[in-house]
Amino acid sequence: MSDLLERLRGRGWRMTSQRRVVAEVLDGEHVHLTADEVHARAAERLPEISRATVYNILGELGRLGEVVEVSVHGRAKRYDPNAHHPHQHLVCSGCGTVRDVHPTGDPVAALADLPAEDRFGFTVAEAEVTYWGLCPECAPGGPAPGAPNPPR
Amino acid sequence: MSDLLERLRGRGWRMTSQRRVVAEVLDGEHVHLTADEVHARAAERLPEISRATVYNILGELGRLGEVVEVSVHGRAKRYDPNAHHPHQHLVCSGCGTVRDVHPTGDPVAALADLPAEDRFGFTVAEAEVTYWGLCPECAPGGPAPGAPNPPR
DNA sequence: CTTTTTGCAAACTGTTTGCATTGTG
DNA sequence: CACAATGCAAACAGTTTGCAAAAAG
Repeated sequence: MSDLLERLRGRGWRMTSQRRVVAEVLDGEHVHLTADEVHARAAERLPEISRATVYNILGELGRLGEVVEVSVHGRAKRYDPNAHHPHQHLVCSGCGTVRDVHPTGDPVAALADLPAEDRFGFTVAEAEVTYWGLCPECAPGGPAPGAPNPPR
Repeated sequence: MSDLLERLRGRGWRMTSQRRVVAEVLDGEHVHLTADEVHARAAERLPEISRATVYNILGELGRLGEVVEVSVHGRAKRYDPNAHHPHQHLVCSGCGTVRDVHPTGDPVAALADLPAEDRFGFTVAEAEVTYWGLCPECAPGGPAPGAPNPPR
């Protein structure tokens, strides 16, 4: 399961304790963490790690294509370590939680159907599909008694 | 074409000069402006309008469902006045330009195919589809001589 | 005349950057 | 040992907010 470290090593990524810890945090969790959450979890194991370093590492992993940055409106970005399996995101408008869902069709294929002139001359690299809704906790009448979850 | 003002009036929206100007700016342009660009264009006609007011008005129009906020990664949000015709976005990774494209299929329908348990109990309200690529100006070997456009 | 909306400036969040220090290869 | 990565603090962008003054209905 932990092939992230392997892949990074294989790419000749210079390894440091902070890079290892961040990679482990991403790899061990199946959720979509914000930079701050990654920092908090990393700091449990390596207390002196700085927020800036976590941002640097996450940015680099993004550039390497090892994590996907998920922008949730005005909220903090979330980092998705599941970059090697194509999938889509289901985002809760209430609390910002992100879950993976798996494609029922290929969205990029849908774009291929578009007449060239309707693409405004763009070279299209990828399609991002996000479903918006409410998770069970935030749904009115959901598991929580009464009001929606506080957005976090 | 300018039915935005009409609709807002019809909803009993309290009209002020700044609200009118912002609505006119959005309505007259077919592009996707950032808050700052809206402010700049609004200030041409109404020099004393403040940035905060523009933000307030845009936020309110969003809540009213009259404009759609388009989050472009780490960039400033863009505001899409074309909220009443379902469409998707084509975003240039180079310069952030946004263009509308029109659905080849119904993305929400694709979600309906998903088994309930794969939706994690979410109530799904809408699907957002974004295509990422490079516009002609930013494409290598494109119209511009040499390098990609400066991201703006 | 009451209630909303504005403008200003200051607060705020999330993120990036400059630079001396540290640590890896 | 050279050079890249870190930590810190400060800068930064975009956006939101508190409050007194102005304007709408």
